Amino acid sequence: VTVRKSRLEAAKTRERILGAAAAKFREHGIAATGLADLMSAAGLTHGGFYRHFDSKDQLVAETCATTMTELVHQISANASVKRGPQGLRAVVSAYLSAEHRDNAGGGCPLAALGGELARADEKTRAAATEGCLKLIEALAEHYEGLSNEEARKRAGVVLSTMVGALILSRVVADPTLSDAILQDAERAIARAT
Amino acid sequence: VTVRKSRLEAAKTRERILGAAAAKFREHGIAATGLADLMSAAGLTHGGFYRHFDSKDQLVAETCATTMTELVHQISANASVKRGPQGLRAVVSAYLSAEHRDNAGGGCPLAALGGELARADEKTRAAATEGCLKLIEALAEHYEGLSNEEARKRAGVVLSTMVGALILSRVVADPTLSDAILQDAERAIARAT
DNA sequence: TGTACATCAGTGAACGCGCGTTCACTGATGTAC
DNA sequence: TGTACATCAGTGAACGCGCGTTCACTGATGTAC
Repeated sequence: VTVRKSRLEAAKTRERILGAAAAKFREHGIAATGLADLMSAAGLTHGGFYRHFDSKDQLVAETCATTMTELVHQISANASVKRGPQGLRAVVSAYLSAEHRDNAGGGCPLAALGGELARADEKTRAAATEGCLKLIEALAEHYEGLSNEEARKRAGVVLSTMVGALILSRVVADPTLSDAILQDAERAIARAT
Repeated sequence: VTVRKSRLEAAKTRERILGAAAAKFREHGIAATGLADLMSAAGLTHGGFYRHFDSKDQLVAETCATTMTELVHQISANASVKRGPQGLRAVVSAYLSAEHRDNAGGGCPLAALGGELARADEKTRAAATEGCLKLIEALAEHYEGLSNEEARKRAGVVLSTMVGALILSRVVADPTLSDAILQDAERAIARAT
């Protein structure tokens, strides 16, 4: 019982696979996510995967690119609504929220997959690198009255603190400590802004 | 050609397996490291593993505990040599060095395995949690003239920034950006100390 | 101290299983005339 | 516009492979007398 889908539907299928990968990779890790899991999450059987992607590595690279771009867009969008310190605080507050911590599948790929991305292939790391650069630029837009260079430096440190705090808050099993890590990081960034 | 080893030698073998695991897990990730790899790195065949550990999960938990303890000791040892802001700067400088970035196998387990530890079993996360608490305390010892609570808050933020910066510096494929992330984080922490 | 026996560290083959990937096949979609 | 044919999205079985784990076996170590 097989039916060839139209090109439009096939393109949607590809997007569904990418979406499932984006969620599963960030939830369970790249190595721990099998293609069969992924495809059934997308409502397909595993054999069809290779009509859309050359390999798991290619899917990883594309997923890294799209999730990083999504994150950049979230931050850029916020930057056009609230400018300056208030805008930065809003971004940081959302990033360091309990909701983000508890929703790794829809959150920051750097925090969810940092270690695995560091060991990933060239294309994946290139996508991650470009995403990092854009993230830093998007954060830097909130610093007014500073040179571009200085703004980017501060933005980089803010990104480091955010990623580190989110990871630690997920590693730690004690909910009180986990909350404290997020709040203390958020306040420290707000104070320095 | 098999030879039963004395209990002393068996204990050394156990340590060798733990040491190999500590290095391989941090280099390649937990999921990506097979027991056969591990055992041959320890100079044994894979079948002997279960004379020393109940399961891979148990090995992971023990490895997490020992590597976290090692990290805490490094920082505590430093704290007893150089106290105060200078001591903290020395710790941060070593942590955020290019050497540490390029030697994941001998470095911080939180940075190398953060994402995987967050998804690990209860015992592993308990070891990681205790390690985090002790790390924060060890860092907090360097803050003079502050309440314990305030010192621990600042130490937690410093830890978040260090872990985040090290991870980002490893993810990023551009060496210039990677170096900048480390240096900017180090300087920001030094400035706030 | 010497002897007989139980223990158990380590070997290497084997277990079932899920992995990424390939393939023959189906039949609606898309194309050429 | 209608017909004939090629394309190709998706299925489901199969591939070799490495995984974590188990097991029968070996023989030096450790123990009991």
